[in-house]
Amino acid sequence: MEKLYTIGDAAAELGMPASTIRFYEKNGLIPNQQRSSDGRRLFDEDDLEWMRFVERLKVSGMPIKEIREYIQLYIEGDSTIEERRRIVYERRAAIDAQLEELKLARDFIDYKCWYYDVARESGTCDTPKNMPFDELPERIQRIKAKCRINRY
Amino acid sequence: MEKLYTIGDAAAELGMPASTIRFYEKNGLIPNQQRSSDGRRLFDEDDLEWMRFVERLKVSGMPIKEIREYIQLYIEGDSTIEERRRIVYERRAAIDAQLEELKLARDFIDYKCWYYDVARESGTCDTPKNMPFDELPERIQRIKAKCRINRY
DNA sequence: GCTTGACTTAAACCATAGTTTAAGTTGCAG
DNA sequence: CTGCAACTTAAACTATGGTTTAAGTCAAGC
Repeated sequence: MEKLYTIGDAAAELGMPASTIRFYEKNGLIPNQQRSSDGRRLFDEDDLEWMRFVERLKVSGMPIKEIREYIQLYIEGDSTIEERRRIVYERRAAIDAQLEELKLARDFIDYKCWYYDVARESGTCDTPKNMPFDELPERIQRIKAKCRINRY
Repeated sequence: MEKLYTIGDAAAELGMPASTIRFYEKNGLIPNQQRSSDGRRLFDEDDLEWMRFVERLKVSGMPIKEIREYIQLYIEGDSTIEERRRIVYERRAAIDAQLEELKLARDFIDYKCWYYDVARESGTCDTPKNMPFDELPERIQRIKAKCRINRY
């Protein structure tokens, strides 16, 4: 009925090496891992979904240790709802902060892209560097103002 | 005329310890660092702006080694415009990819926030877990569809 | 004249997140 | 029978991005 995956299948599905999956399991990032009769790890859709969740947490900058703590709470069941709720709310706030930072970085780099476009066309960085503010494209004006770019 | 900062001032201005600034300089992340007659580092607005740029690159996940390479090219002058342009374009693409990933993570965690709100109110995770798809708030329906959330 | 804040080098140390290696064992498929 | 892919443990190793320490020197301000 339910399709089962070997560690190799799961690795392919998730786009990570099998060694990483073993590492995760050893470090308590995968709850209730099933094994076949001869001891091989078996993954069902729930496991994959769980690991995608773990990937999200990792992407958001949550250290493995904290992910493990969350999983411990998950295993303890409904009595830990309050605490898990706090953790996911905190994590969302952390992601929002990261998004802000990353968007700012994007603007900054975006400006540099424009800068080198202009520099390439004219052959020198002096052109974008010395361009008067009111001759800049509006988008670039906005970025320079927001990112406190004054010189370069 | 131009205000100069000691390493302590610069550290305060940038919100990082002085030891980190020395580490950066030693690793070639600050071009043309001036020194006072007695050998102390001096920072002008250009240096601070440059370091803010370096911070953006770091936020975007660029390793120190590559930042140093970029700076080498910068020092070489206008002959490296083409190569620097390539680097910032690549970096922008990397940031865009990261933003996509992070937004996906945010949606996922956002779903979990809703999940634990519902779980808390009813006292059990079974409530959000077993809620029929068409009874979910539209926002949550969208997230579940997008993030391939089927079970939890 | 002492304290403060700067400076030096080199090496040690830390945490994080894995990867690799060694030296096997096991079971299925061809 | 052979080979492949899985499994085990424990430890070593890698890379990144710093921080800390040692053992000083140096100049300015109070």
